[in-house]
Amino acid sequence: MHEDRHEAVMELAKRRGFFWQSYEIYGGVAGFYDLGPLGVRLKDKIISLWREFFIKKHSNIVVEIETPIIAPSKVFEASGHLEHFTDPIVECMKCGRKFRADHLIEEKLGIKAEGLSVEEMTNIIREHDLRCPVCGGPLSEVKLFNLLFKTTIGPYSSNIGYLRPETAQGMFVAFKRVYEVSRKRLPLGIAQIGRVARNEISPRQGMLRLREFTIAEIEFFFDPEEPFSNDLISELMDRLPRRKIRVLTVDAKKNGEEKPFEVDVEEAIRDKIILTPWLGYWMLVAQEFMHALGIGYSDMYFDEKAPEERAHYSAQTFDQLVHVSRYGWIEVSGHSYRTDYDLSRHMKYSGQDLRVFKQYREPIIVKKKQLIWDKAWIGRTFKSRAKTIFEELARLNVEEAIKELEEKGYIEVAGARIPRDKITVVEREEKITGKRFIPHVAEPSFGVERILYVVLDHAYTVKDGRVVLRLPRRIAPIDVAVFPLVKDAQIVKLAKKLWIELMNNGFYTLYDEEDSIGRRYARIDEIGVPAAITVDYQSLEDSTVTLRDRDTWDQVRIHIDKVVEAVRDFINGASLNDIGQRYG
RNA sequence: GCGGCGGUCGUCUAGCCUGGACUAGGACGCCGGCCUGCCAAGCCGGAGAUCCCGGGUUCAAAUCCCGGCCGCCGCACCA
Repeated sequence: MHEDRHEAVMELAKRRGFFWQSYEIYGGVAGFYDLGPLGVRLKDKIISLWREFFIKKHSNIVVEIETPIIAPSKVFEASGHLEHFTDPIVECMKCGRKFRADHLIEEKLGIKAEGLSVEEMTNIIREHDLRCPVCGGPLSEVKLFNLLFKTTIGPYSSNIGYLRPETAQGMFVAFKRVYEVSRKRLPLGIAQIGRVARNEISPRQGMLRLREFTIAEIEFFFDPEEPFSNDLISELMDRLPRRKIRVLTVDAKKNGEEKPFEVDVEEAIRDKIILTPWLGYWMLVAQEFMHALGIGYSDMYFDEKAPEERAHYSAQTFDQLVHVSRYGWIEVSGHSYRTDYDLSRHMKYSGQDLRVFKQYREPIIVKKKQLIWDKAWIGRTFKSRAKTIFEELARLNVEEAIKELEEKGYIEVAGARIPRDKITVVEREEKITGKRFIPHVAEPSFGVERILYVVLDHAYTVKDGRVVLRLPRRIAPIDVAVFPLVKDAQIVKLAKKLWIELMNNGFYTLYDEEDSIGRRYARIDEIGVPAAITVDYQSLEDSTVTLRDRDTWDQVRIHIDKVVEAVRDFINGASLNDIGQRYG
């Protein structure tokens, strides 16, 4: 057998065609994996289940979009990724250690190095003969390292584009339009499932750290003044079987705690353990989602990231960790409170107003004092300076101006004195029907390939020396196999008929007549086919076939006219007994 | 990127230290045929490996040396 389950899973994945390293015939490239026939199906079913949990069941508040993988550099300037992913690095030529060049210069020489160019930093290092702080060896030139993949858009080399490192920016950039087509409602979740690329320095750990992978995430926009969106969250929570999650908070870690503890999400929100309600709600959904994929509640928890561990946009982040055989606890999803960071940045960089308008139930009437100045007089008196004076007047704080007027008898702006009699103070009623604000964002974000690996790791079991992949029935790459017990012409004919019928009814099927029946069962157990239909001699007499359960190896007889219904019920979770009673 | 270990049929591996009888062996899997009345049975036949890539040493390299690529582990990095 294999040394550990990880090895067994990787071997199985390669041998049966779930996934393998890309570009094998050229020696392979680290951080890239191909998905094989079974892998594609499994991934597709995982994504379908994600859609069901996060989109379908929330179709009143979540919509899905698709945006490009390549974005112009402006987008990542705005998002902060260009700035935050470009680290100036120097390498010790003797011991090979790498250091942040700007940090090293500031630390050792006390010179502010932030924002300096690569050449400037290299010069400073050369001038001061800065050496490796560990071994004293000479340092290389300063190089920039950015995890964004760079490309050009069109034939002009100056038109730089980047491959997105997260799908999120697509939702932020398109927010205004999606909000519009969603009839301007908050809360609004914008979901996207798509490929992203991160130029990792040294990816390892198989499927767990890829340079190109699939993210499924939601940017969930809400009104920060109504973080509970009235009672919507509690209504949604009522549908969930569990209110509790296991968490390990930063505070608990500071107190030396290493084990997660259980909290009621609503209480955690009230106690400010979770900073904003929607973040907590989506964590609960994430927990149910992973549970549906076959992960036990005790095999997962949420780990709060310390400020220095968080992304630049995040006010709070919880990683959803799942336990796997070799690597221990690994992250399958991240839950970040992104506040209004992204929309604010895109407002600034694009010049577009990305705020939403909130109408008050009742308009608010405010009495407001206003200054009216004699434009004709100012124009005549100050001529060319008048324009500046008008601008300055418009900018004045009304209350302060009135005070100045009363105390001095004039207002001085832009070096010009405007006397009392040229200014009128009026009081007006203003009707305020609502206000504009930037929505806040809670983001649940999943790494699909990681989930795929985690699911395989948890499904892998050995029964009587045989591998049985106990995938949840709904996500198995192949739903049902059809076997003739022996290669008898009549039995084969009937089996093939049933096989075609199942295929025509929307199932992923497999037909096999080679080798002994036991070996065929073993072959499908290994790839997790949940149901097997076997046609035998009795089938020819009484028109029944057997339905075999992958996990128990038990069988029931069902009528051949009911095979499609029986398999459908079985895939949807019915027990073998019920199937036997219903369709026997 | 550094250090350690490794890379041989589809998969897992033997051989490598001690170079030559290796036409690279085995198991499982795969393909064809036979057999088979329900859980990896058996029989017959077959295909499948430029021994990761490149260079060097040698009369001779899977085997020794150098470089590269890839993998695993540790360090560093990890929005």
